[in-house]
Amino acid sequence: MAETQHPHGHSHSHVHDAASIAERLREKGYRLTPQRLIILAAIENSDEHISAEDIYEQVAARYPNVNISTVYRTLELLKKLGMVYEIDLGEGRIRFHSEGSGHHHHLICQSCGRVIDIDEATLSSLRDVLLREYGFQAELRHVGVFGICKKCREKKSGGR
Amino acid sequence: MAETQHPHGHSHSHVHDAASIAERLREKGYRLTPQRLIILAAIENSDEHISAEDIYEQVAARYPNVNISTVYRTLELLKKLGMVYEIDLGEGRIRFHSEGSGHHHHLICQSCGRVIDIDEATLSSLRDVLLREYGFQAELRHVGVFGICKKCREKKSGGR
DNA sequence: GTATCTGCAAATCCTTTGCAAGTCA
DNA sequence: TGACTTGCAAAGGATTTGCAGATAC
Repeated sequence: MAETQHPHGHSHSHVHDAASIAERLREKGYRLTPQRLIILAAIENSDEHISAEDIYEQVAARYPNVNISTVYRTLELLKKLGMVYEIDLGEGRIRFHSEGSGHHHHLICQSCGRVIDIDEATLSSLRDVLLREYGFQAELRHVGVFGICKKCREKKSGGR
Repeated sequence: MAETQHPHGHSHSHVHDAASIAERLREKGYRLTPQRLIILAAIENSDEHISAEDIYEQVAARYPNVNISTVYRTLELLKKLGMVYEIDLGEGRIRFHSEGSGHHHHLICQSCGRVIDIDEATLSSLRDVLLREYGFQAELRHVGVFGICKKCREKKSGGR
């Protein structure tokens, strides 16, 4: 089963082990299937954000008959249970990550497509403001900010 | 579904009139077609963020034979020229807005779908930090931040 | 045993593309 | 006229759905 890797080496490892997953699913009346466990493991083992297609490939390697619709249905369920989160990097497809994957943010250049990782702390004050002023608990685990990167600004070229 | 609250009722004047549009298109070697004018007008006249489908409907009302592919191609062009901008509210479809529409940001509740508008100033310090520390010019005209809204946090219910 | 899940196939939704005909400059 | 644009139709990719058979409990 899933060996959960935590890139930052936090002491509170294994937020979801097999037992807690089972418990969490069961207490809501859901069943524990191998597909669900493998799918969650794929997400947790991925250091990066992972797409439904990526998950499907990983799962299919061990479980040849799975169907991608099962992946989507399971993702829907895990989202609802708060066990996985979405991030949209503007690629026309959604990516997923679990609680355990490192918190960081991305600057996505709309000109050259470059993705720059930035520090978590850069957005932490924003989270505080949103919570204080709007009572809104922002999901800032993985945020994409669009714009123009330094290099492209220096080029300052354009057009056709 | 998505309940949209819009505190600001600004009616912005048109930054791009027919003459400046024509100029801007021509200087890049593009032609001025009625479709392009109507599409841009639809975006500018929309107080809200407007989807390609919305634009298509508006255009089709006056220009019955337009095809939605023309809308997409024109949007691509106007984006390249910096005359319209995209915003992704996580609906599985992209919305568009022009320079003229008010700058503001959205808190999108992942639980109930509510969209809460927040003030531009809330993110202005973030823009400064990103520019100063990363040389990154963030496109923060219209930003969507995902999370859980106050009401849903109070309910604290879940699943199924 | 039976309600929940899954695989399969087909459908849906949004967006893109090839191509021949139409149009702006 | 001739390059740029469009309409049309068809393709494309991501995600969803109906349904009958399989499975967890």
